[in-house]
Amino acid sequence: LNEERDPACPSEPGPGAAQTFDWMRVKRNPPKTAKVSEYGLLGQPNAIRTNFTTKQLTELEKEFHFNKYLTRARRVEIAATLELNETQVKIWFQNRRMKQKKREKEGLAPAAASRSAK
Amino acid sequence: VMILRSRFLDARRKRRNFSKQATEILNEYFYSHLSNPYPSEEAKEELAKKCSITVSQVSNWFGNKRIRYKKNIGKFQEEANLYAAKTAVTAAHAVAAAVQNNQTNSP
DNA sequence: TCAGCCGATCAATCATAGGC
DNA sequence: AGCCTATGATTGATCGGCTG
Repeated sequence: LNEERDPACPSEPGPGAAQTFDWMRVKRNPPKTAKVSEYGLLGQPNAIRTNFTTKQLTELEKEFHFNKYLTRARRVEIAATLELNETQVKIWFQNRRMKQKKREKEGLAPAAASRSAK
Repeated sequence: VMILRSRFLDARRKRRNFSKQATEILNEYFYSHLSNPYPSEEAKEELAKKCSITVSQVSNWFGNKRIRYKKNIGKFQEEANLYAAKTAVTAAHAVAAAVQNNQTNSP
């Protein structure tokens, strides 16, 4: 598992000579969670992270345990019930599945570790 | 908006800092790969093993490190130089060994 | 051709740990 | 104790690639 690291010391970089690489300039577009409501029709795209309420999370969690995947119809239904767009519900399920997978993985690793460490 | 922080059951509460040794290993990797501090899954597993933490924790560490580093590069300058010097010594040994090996074997 | 999914990551935030 | 900064974890949402 050898690894090729950075130039390290090409010639003689002064103490404060850290470059600015591309990854440091990465900027993501703000959320396009458009939400038309309140304040007349000044419904500008919510350029901020939505904070789900406990009620919404509880319902989403309940639905998830019933079905890991959503059908279009179910998604529309849930979105309407919870006052969220379909995209938010879709994304929530996607993130939830990833979270589930991560848990299962972390839940088995310790077991395997204890078995091999015995 | 009521601060409904009903998230009492948050694992975040019992946070534990990593050992100084683990942080040392992670920083060493980070600064020696500053041009692209994105360890592969395999590299993460290796780091996790060396640091005695989980792969997820390694991912979290790099995620936080990258964001916080670019947020204020100046604040990490001292740390960057510290590890840069540290890895330079290691690199010097590696180069010396390579040269030694190169003179012995000629491909 | 294209919307949904996956995997990784981002970015903001939370809550605690540590230093003074 | 009171405060402020450092840091690990969480999570709604984005990015790029793959696929049915």
